[in-house]
Amino acid sequence: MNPLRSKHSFSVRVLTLTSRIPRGRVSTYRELARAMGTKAYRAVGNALHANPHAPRIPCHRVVSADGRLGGYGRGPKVKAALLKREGVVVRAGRIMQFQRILFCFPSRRG
DNA sequence: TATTTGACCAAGA
DNA sequence: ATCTTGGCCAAAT
Repeated sequence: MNPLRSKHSFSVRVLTLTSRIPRGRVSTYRELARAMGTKAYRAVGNALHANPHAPRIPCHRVVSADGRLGGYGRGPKVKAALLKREGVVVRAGRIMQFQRILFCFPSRRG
């Protein structure tokens, strides 16, 4: 199935896309929204907040559009630790080498 | 049905 | 650089 444009609920599309972010990379709330063809940045954050229940979904890899860490249900310390475990360095609340490790979703087809 | 609430964002001051 | 403001939109009230 394709989470872009699909008839799934908004939150399922968000979670599906999030699950595709590779280890050691990050994406952003804005990028997820863009991949789905919407500007619902805040709703993307809400969907991730409501659904961290699935350890299957690496929601710690979704950060703010400006390279800041962004939110996390269990706190920014935990989010930073999970990222560090994958080789992503967070210093002073910012993702190091942000542009370099930023993962963007293919815009059309796959 | 209407209002409120956010793990957001961009532009101003 | 930090803070405020207005805008965004799905979900939960």
